[in-house]
Amino acid sequence: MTPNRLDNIFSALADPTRRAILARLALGTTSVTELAEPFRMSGPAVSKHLKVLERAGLIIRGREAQWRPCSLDAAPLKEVRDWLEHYRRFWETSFDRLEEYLQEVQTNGDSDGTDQR
Amino acid sequence: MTPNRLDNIFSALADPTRRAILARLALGTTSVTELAEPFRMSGPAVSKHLKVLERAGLIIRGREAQWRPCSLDAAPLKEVRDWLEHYRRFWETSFDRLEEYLQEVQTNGDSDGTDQR
DNA sequence: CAGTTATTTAACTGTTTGGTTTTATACGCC
DNA sequence: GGCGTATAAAACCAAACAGTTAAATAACTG
Repeated sequence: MTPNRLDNIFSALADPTRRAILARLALGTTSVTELAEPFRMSGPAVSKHLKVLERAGLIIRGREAQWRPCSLDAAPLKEVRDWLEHYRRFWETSFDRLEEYLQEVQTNGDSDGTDQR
Repeated sequence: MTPNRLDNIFSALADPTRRAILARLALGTTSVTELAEPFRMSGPAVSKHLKVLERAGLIIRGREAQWRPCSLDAAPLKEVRDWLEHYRRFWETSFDRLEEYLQEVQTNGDSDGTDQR
């Protein structure tokens, strides 16, 4: 059941530690131990988080002597942005307008999703 | 370990079935059975997915006789958009520019993330 | 080569997740 | 009240997840 790119990206982003790591990396490349420092968590735990981020394509790992520096790669976030864009009108439309619209639709048990906007 | 809003939103979005449900709901309110139809999956399974989406605030559930119609609520997506916005410059900046920048930073083992851009 | 440092892998554990089937609830209808 | 339909809840299960500690790997250093 091959999970697609968005699956990996979204689930990588679903963890606060990983988002914090990304925030940290937004300030610049760092080593694993340094990334681990702010979290009360073992090294291997952070290492695993990094692997998840790497699988999602959100970080790139280098080789600097015994360090494997991590750097942010925001390209996948662009994909997220594109996916989100699809729903933009739904949060831009005022709430009341939306609810009103929904009431209309639900009264005639619409099934093929004909969109009367 | 109370998961925060973004945790719930991102993990709700991390499943393809749930994203498909949202896409479906973007076309209009529907019943649970109708939502379930396109997926080869039991009713209760869909019901659980809906609960996840509801917990993330992405859907609103109504009461219409024995139906519990679902409708999209995109407000949480706005939060995601706002979070993403934080990283915008990273995907807008050309890749080469980013890597170049990272090399600079990593050569002086920067730890406090002083951002020289 | 032996020692130190940085990081990963392995093995294990408890919890969450995504699915199942079976049972319960809620409502409308006769 | 009893039946059919729509949905949720319960109980269960296997796989994935997030963490742990201990051992392995890789690179520099003396």
